[in-house]
Amino acid sequence: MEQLNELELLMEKSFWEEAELPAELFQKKVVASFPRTVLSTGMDNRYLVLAVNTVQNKEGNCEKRLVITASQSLENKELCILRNDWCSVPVEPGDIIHLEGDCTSDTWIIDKDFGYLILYPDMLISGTSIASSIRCMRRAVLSETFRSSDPATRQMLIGTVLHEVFQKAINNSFAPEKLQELAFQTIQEIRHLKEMYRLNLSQDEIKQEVEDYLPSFCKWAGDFMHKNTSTDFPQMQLSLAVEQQMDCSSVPIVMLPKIEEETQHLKQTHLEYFSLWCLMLTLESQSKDNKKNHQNIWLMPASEMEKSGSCIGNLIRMEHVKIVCDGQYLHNFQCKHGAIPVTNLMAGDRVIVSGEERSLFALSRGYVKEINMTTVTCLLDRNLSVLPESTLFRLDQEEKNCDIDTPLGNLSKLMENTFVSKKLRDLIIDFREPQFISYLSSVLPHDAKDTVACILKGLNKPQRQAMKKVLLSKDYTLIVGMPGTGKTTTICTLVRILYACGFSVLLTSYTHSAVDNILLKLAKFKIGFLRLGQIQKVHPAIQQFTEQEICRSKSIKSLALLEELYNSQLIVATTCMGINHPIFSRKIFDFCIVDEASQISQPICLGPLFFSRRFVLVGDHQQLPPLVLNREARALGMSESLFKRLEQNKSAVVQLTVQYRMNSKIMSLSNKLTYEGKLECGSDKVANAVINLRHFKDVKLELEFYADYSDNPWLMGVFEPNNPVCFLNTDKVPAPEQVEKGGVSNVTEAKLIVFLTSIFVKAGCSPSDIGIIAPYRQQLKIINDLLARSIGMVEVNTVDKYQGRDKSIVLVSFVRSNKDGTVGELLKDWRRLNVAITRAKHKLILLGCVPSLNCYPPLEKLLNHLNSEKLIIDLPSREHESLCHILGDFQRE
DNA sequence: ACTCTGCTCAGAGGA
Repeated sequence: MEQLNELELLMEKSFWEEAELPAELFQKKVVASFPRTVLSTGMDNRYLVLAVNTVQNKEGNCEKRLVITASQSLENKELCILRNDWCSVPVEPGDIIHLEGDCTSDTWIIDKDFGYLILYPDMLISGTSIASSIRCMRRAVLSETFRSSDPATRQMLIGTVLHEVFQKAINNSFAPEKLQELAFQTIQEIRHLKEMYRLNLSQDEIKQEVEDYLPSFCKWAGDFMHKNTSTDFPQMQLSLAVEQQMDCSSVPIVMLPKIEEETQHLKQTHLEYFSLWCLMLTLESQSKDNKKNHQNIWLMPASEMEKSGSCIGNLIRMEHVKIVCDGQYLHNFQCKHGAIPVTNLMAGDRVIVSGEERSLFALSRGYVKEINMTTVTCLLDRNLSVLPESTLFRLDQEEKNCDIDTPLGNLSKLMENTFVSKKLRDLIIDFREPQFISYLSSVLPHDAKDTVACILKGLNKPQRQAMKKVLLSKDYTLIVGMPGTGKTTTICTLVRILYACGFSVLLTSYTHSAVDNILLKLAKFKIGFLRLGQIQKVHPAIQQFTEQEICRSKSIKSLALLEELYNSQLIVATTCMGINHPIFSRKIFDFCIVDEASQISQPICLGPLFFSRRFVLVGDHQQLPPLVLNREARALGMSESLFKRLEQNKSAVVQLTVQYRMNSKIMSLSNKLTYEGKLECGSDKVANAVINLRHFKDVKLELEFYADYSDNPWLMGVFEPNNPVCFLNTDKVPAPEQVEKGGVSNVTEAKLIVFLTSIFVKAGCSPSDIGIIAPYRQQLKIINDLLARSIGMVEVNTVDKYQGRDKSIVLVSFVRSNKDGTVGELLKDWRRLNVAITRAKHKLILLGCVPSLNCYPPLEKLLNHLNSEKLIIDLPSREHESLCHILGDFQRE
């Protein structure tokens, strides 16, 4: 009762004080720091701190009194009293806390004898970071931020190996012979061999040094194991040198000379580039972080999480655990109640395995190797067969690590005082004019001339120019690959030529699939290459060339064999994020080729460039730029790719203008909208190609019967093979959009699209030749649901996803249609529109509401052109309804 | 106002 009064008193007091603080500010802090925290009581309690008061209690000691709540409405307040050392916890209003201990009459008492308070319970920080912050808070933060700045050393490798041997010995034996054996085993593991390669250390050296420590392991085991030694431990002296906390965030004066010294090789422009990108990357990672909700994995039961599709619960382990090697265990799981539920989990996804029981949280992590209706096969880093067979497991998709580490690492590397970084700074930040040599004869080895000439024969003129420019370059070349101009073939040919000349090549791209597309072509020419990266992400036909597969098949256990593998290859291929591989610490390539370069953000694109003398960026800045979520970062210029930035140096640019995809009518749209007439067809065959519909005559007859085909200009506009382009205006139908939380959609457009698709299929078009494109995911969902009833196999995807690919027939649903002139972001980008209209080879059908779309400048330009060509046709009122009947009639036959 | 792909991890030692 006394406590209750105290609470009331405190609340009264503190709330009046609190009221003077702007409530908005408090709310902002809560939303910004803890966007997804669901307040609750019980085992996983999460309290919001409303007020903090430091008071003297009756004994004259200091205590902190927190007014806290676990209810979302912020009513039902409780009191938490922190005594003794707990008083120093820097808890503030707006913080989230977890409490352990007793709560009586809505009051928690946490003191030296009982209870715990955990500040920010859903934030994960490593033990190392905490420990290092004791000496210097700034250092701890910086080394968390710039993770790659701490280079690997011999001492670290020895330390890691010794730790591992020690851990193995704990489960095994500390007998000298056994330790010897374990040590020998450990230094043969591929990951340690890779580290030795990175550090240029010999296996014997490492073995010798590791062995020197083994006797002390024996001694330790003799002294401390299997004895009751609780009182025998030597007294350890703890001495802490704690850096004085600074009042302000600025740098201490004593540091200034050091900073000056470390940055004297940098110009002002370099420092500005560095801080701008740091800022943009930080903003962007905050936007990404806000979308994550990692705490669900420990706060939400599997049955709840399953609904999101990123979790599978109630799993039991089947059969034996197959030991692939140390640290890789193949597990089979099945659902206790039968089939695997509907899930987003796919082969290659990273997962965390926990027990359904809370005490078995995060037992192991690894990859999904295979998933089907009944079984999930996972490659895990721990062997779970030590647990009882009846253990129920859950599988959670690991939250994607929104990678700020790699770009920040690359950015700081760009600032280093090395030859490579200086050259890149000159070229990239200061726009130094790229240099070229004058004569091919000085780069072409004599014996390669015939081979190169022969390869060049198969190319068109701009492609040959591109090859020549690359060979002559001393710094970089930019290849603009307009839609359908055969970028992949061009890169493949370039690699063949460089290979023939004896140059070493690093081949990278943004996505795994783009890397593999080039390699699939390359494989036909018997060019040896090494594909780096997770084997599960690699195309099956390429997997035999991955490091993991080669090491397995050749059972590589010595450094000499590994070095042989790394040195025998001229071509190394990986994604531009996969540059942490040890091979890059020892090798310098003659050329680095970056595919999809216009879609990669600058600090990511930089990564592979550090390891080559010259580079080639291939892309098209008239297509989609790197995606940036954060509005502020976007406004600061974060979506400018390196390709776009360097494109102003025209002397380095070659344009591939001859395209083999679109017929001339389709091509002309993009020529009008973006390329100013530069695009041309590769041949008459390409220019005149039209769709071939085997059963078109029959379908036409039926349409004549049900819908007066020849009196219906819009049907002819859509279906006649000789009309490759057609815009259907839905204004009169009408077809209004729906705006929901999940995105924008348009059911009427979806129905029309599905009708048209089914007629094309009926007329003999293979569903895999048809592509349906919409700017919004929500629209894809609706179209997919409608299609599922009739035709599968038709690929429905966003504009962004269709970049780089094509289909014979493409139907585009523009979705936006409203009277109030509301305009979305997506269609404002003319590059997105350019991609959408350049995917079709033979037939392009555009569907949308003309008056609404005219509010978007890029679309207005396109529509004006289409209008002048008489390619816009109005759909009659309520047409989608009559079409449904027609479709019904068709299907009844 | 809704578009997207990458990536072990934490702590191995030194100061």
